[in-house]
Amino acid sequence: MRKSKVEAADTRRRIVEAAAREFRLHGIQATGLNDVMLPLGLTQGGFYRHFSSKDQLVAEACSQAMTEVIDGLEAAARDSDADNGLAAVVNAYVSEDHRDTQTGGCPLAAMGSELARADEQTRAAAAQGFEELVDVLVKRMGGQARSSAVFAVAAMIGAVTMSRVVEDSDASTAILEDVKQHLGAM
Amino acid sequence: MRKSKVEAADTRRRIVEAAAREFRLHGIQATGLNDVMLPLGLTQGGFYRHFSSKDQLVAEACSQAMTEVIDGLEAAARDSDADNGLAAVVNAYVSEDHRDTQTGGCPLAAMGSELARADEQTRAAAAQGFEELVDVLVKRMGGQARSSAVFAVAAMIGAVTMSRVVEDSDASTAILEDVKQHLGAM
DNA sequence: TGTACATCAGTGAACGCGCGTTCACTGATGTAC
DNA sequence: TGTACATCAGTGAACGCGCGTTCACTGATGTAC
Repeated sequence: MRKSKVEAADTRRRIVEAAAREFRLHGIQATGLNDVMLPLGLTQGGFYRHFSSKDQLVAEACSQAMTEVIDGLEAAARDSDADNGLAAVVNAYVSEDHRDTQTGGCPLAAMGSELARADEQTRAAAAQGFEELVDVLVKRMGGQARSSAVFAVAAMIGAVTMSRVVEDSDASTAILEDVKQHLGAM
Repeated sequence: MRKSKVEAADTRRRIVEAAAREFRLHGIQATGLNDVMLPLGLTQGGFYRHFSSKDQLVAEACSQAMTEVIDGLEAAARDSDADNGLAAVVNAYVSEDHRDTQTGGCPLAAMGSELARADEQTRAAAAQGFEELVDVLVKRMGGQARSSAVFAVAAMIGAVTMSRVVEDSDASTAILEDVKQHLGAM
């Protein structure tokens, strides 16, 4: 039954990626280890060959998810009309697409209130992700103070979170539009 | 064992209030019915004399919590120097006090990502709370468009949520300060 | 107003269920000679 | 290069536990006459 080192490393990577998806989709607490393992064709027993606890997986999955998001936003900025990467980043984050793609979205918006109660490692990963997100904006805000970027990121996270709470489709979209508009005017 | 109608109504009210506190403190999923009932000197069996499910309690507790928050903000505005109720509201919401008082704070910040996955009744209660929060600001923003209030509320919720994620005390406070500053300049 | 009976608030045990974690085991991989 | 053995990735059953919900029961409250 033993797998090669290469296969084992690949298994570990697949577990983290699947967890990053599931946690964002259904939340941390609502996602059991089997929800991650079984779809990968693995059983829960093998989980502990790779991780010492669910908490460890949560921290790594959060980190992984943040990296995906940052990379996606950087790519969106690169693909945009050269001199307004800021608008491209804001529009990519504060969007119906992001709201509806829970699987690949920002963990800070998808599981923010759960992250606030998570263990030290997970909170550290989330906090680092927040700072990186701020940095993405800072790089594209010209001479503006970093505090402007912090403000913008808070509004972006709040907007996506609330757009997912509000069931009514028009009201939900209105939140995104309002926030996008005001961030564009900053 | 039967209690009078008055006592029963009081019990129901106490359950909702205790739940509103516990859900904000530990989250919805992490709070069991016994976490609400036992501290009140009640057993879990009696719960179903008052509610048809945990989901129903969640919806009512969310509604109750939002009412408390709105009332608190209105009071803060009333007690402030007459002509700047807006600053009073923002300062009360985006504050270390709010961040640290999870028990009595805003459910949208305390359990936002869980609310996004809650059932219809709960999401409706949360959405209504959001609109009421926007209205609190609109009343104090002079002629500004409602969209400015929506933007401000998104930033306020995002700021408190993220200030609770970030473990480092200075960084956490910095988020609150940055957002407060920019909302003051709006 | 007093009596007989129905109601129902609250108890406490039990239900099935899924959780995170542990463990004995299997057998292919990796390593030492 | 070939062989003997140790390692360890993954299995699948079991662990204790707490969850939301149900239910038979108790006995004070409420009501009908």
